[in-house]
Amino acid sequence: MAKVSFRTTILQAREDAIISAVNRLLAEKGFDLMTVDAVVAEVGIAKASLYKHFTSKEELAAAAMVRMLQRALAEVARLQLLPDTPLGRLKAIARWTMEVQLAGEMPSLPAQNSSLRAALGAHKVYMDCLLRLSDELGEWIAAAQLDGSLRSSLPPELVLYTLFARACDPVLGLLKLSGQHSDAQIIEMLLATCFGGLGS
Amino acid sequence: MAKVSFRTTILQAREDAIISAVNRLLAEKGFDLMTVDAVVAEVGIAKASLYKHFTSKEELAAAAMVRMLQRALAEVARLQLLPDTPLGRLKAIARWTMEVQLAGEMPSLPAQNSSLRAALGAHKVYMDCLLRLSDELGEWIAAAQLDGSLRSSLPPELVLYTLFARACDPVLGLLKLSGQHSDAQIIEMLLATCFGGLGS
DNA sequence: GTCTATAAAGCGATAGAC
DNA sequence: GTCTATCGCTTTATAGAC
Repeated sequence: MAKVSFRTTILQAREDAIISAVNRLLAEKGFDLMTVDAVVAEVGIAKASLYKHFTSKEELAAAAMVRMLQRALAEVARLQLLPDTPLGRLKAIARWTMEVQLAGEMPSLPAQNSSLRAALGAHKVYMDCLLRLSDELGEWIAAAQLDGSLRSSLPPELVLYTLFARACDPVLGLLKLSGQHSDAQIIEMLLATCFGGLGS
Repeated sequence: MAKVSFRTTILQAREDAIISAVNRLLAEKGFDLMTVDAVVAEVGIAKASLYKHFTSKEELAAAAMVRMLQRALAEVARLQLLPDTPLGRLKAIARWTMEVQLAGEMPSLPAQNSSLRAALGAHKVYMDCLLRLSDELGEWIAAAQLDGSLRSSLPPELVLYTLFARACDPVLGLLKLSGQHSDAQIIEMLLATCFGGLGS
């Protein structure tokens, strides 16, 4: 029993290492340019070994996305406990999302790759996490529209998508590349434009 | 002379057809998933023939981007002639950008592909068009900040990037996929959030 | 300049020994 | 389960005939 448990722990640790490498490579290169060879090179295992844990490249990406969604769900739960308004919570989760992206830890999946989209859509755990996160944020959005702090004329769906899009906003990367602002400044400015708009 | 001119016209037309196919495939699949085989299949020529016109896949993408930038510059010039405020012009060009994207005509280039980035950065005509467009929009931005219709606290750079990002905003595609709004509604809502923000 | 045919390389995935 | 070695396929790019 103890031996099995130890063994399981080792395997779990290896899978975690694989997912971490996938997450980093997805953030750096994206799905199409990430190669399985690069993943195994970073983890230090053979390619055939990796395929004992994950059956395809798509499933690798799904595993990384699941872990990130779980991180997001944990952050949502944490914010839920803090005293704040619904709008304040929405801003906080948007800030968190951009912080993760600026830290180079946000895996980016192309919306166009059809084989990947099909695999993700059929991935039960991924879809479950995604729906749970959407539901949690949906409640905050509804509350914020009810208390008048969020435009009631906008479909909640649009607000949700706009928040999700903060995870892949190219403006973050461009501003960081220009080197004229700190990460904190970039986030505050983008929060201002996201919730307050460009106009005066 | 007439014969040469005719011949030139034919070649020009073929190149136009190639660029149109590239533009469409870039909009549909993106750079990484667009294959040269698909391009030549759509145009109806042999691959070796295509490589007589363009020396690489990257140069194909650059040509498509140049044509789109020239379309944008033409739209800017058109808007310049209409009576409008600087802010109105900025909104108009953002609307035009989203219309092109919704029409499936906006080529999307991944910001992560390094070989493509290098090729674009070294492409004189592309860089010239990009800088000219940035300059034109920069003047509108400066004027709008001066007359108080655009937040003066935001760096003009951020405003420019935010406008460029309308060309690849995933929210458009997601809203269109949901099928609950017309194209015109989607654009008006996204214009509202872009310039007015999510908050009340 | 256009074609057919193919070279050259990269990639996802697997076979089979241990 | 992990490894080495390799398969099978796709893709970019080119050679050479016409």
